[in-house]
Amino acid sequence: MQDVADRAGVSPKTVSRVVNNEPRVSESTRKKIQKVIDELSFQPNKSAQSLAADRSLLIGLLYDNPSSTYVVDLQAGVLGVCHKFGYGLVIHPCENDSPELIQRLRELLDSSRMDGLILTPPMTENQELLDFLVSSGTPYVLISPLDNSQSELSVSVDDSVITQQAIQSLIDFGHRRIGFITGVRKRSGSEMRLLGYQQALEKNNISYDESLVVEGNFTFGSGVLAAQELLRHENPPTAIFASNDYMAAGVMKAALQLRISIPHELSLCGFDDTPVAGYMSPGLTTIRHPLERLASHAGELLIRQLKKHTQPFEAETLKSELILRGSTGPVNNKTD
Amino acid sequence: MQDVADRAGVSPKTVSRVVNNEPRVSESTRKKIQKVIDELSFQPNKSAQSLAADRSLLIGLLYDNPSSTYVVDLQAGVLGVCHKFGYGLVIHPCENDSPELIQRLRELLDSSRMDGLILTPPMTENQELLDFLVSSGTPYVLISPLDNSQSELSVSVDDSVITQQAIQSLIDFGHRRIGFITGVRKRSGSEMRLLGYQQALEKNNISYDESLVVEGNFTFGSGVLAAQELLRHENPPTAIFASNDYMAAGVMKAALQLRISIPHELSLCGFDDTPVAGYMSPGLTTIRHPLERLASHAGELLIRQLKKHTQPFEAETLKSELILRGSTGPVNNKTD
DNA sequence: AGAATTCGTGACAGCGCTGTCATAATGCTT
DNA sequence: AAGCATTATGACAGCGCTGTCACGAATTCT
Repeated sequence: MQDVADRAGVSPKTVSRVVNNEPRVSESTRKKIQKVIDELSFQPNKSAQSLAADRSLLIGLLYDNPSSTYVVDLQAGVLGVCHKFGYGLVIHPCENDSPELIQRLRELLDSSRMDGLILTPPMTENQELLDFLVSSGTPYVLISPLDNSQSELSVSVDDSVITQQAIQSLIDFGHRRIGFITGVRKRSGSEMRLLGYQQALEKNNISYDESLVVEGNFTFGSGVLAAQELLRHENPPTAIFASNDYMAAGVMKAALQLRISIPHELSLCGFDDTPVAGYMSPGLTTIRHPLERLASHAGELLIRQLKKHTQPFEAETLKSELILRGSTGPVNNKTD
Repeated sequence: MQDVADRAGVSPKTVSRVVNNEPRVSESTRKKIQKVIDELSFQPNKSAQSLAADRSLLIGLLYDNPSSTYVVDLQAGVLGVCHKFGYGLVIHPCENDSPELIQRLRELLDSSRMDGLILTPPMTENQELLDFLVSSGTPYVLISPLDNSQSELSVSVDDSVITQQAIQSLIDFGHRRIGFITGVRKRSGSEMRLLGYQQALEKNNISYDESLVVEGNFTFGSGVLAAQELLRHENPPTAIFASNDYMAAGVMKAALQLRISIPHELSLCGFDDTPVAGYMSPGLTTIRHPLERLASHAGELLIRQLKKHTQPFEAETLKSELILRGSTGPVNNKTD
């Protein structure tokens, strides 16, 4: 940095100002310094920056999600903005239910001194955790929290809207009795998805039949069980919406066991568009989320909170997308 | 640290020695200092350590793998050792084929100043990359390289051994004509798997029929194509080994299309034990790797290279495991 | 026009630790 | 017992940057 300063004929402090794009630097000197920086491809020393400014230039990403694609997509999104703003990413897989969660996090914060955190469900609902963060003064941003009233602090897509759309597509295929397998009920997404289901029914004047709604827990096994319950119903549904792909895979297995053909006798719709969805036979109609962009928004939101000198950030609206594959089709079309 | 030093009645430097477990500290003072450290739960400031000692305490993990489970398992393994040794992890998804790979990595090294790297296939075979690392003096460790002659620098499991075992299990079921779908041929694992296949045949005096070996590229689609080729063979195999689960899923799809029942008419074995394997119907017989431990070994190997004061590390031998599920069974058992 | 403010810049200290070297204390040799 | 090697510890500087404050110049205000 001294070197840059010398070549530009200014003091190191002024170079520092340019690097951190602080205000109070005249355009001319800023340009001059920037030129020298580019020429020398000068990279400020992160450790020194951290030490002097007492901030780690690190943000943490907390997740507890069994779906590795989900995790990897999130990471990709956050990594992108981190790189853009010169931050580092500390990934932290954790167990939301573990009593040691807070302790672990405290250790992590002590050792890595992250400047802020990004939380994903189910941590977004962990009040104890949130309280801890507030009390320790750690800034954070939530991805898809149940309560996104504090929109300053969270980014999310509306699961209810896209679910409604998916159910509508089933209805358009002629289905009237549509089974619904929920996720873990207290999780943010779960309730919104159920809501979308109900809204779609209402819009089409189909009465809500509680016996067609079965609780699952996002696992393959719970999908199998839920499907068995639904398919042995005295008046079984002609279509099933599962609140994630793994449970949908479970439904597929159950259907196979019961010799029910998909999509001829039963239409099936999943949620998340994991790779599994494409690999199943038939391919699974499902919903794809803009996870990576969601994560990058969260990252940007967080970093802008942390940096002092940044332009405001206008977020684009993010939408999920219905992916139609072979597992859904017209009702009652028994070609079997 | 000053605080610790005061309470222990020593100089900061001596505390530093204990923290970095340098030699030349008497047992008694070491204990005394350690006690104070524990009492105050003192955590050295990473930035200051980095700055003063000119090392970042960061290691990088480079991967270019479409399987997110693979990636997440690796991360978990490396994170474990990182935590153990007080290192941070920088994850870096990259594209091995990209011409900018080196440039990107150079930027990353410039900005994050990682002390060492862990490379995974296919980067392990990227000579240009390795040369760059050597020339830039960056220590690295390879996971599952094609050429693991420099065992100091790599950790791996022997794919040929476990493949041989899997093929043997098919042979034990009575299969004699076993189709083999390779991965991308130049990738390390691919060749070893094929070798295991050949060894198993040889051991059982089954002649090697080249027309039963079809090249795939690790994708679902290539699995479908390869399976179609094999199943339309004039003398089709009664079992197929696919070099990963995604291709196995492709085989399953192709079989379904051709109305060939698994496992009754065709046994199918995958490789990697991705979640898909469990979610398919029937469940996919496959091979599980000790990926996480492989990664943690790699991390430990790397970190011990970096630290000056560590005990030598005696690695346990790691073995893959054959997971038997419903997709393999006795030959020719047409219950259809 | 003079006072009050804002702007652009630099001097300087110090963030919390570790490398280097000096020094004192101990053990070992002959 | 004197001399030498080794061990245990501390003093000190400085890693590369940024926060604070000071100061003159430019601008705005009354």
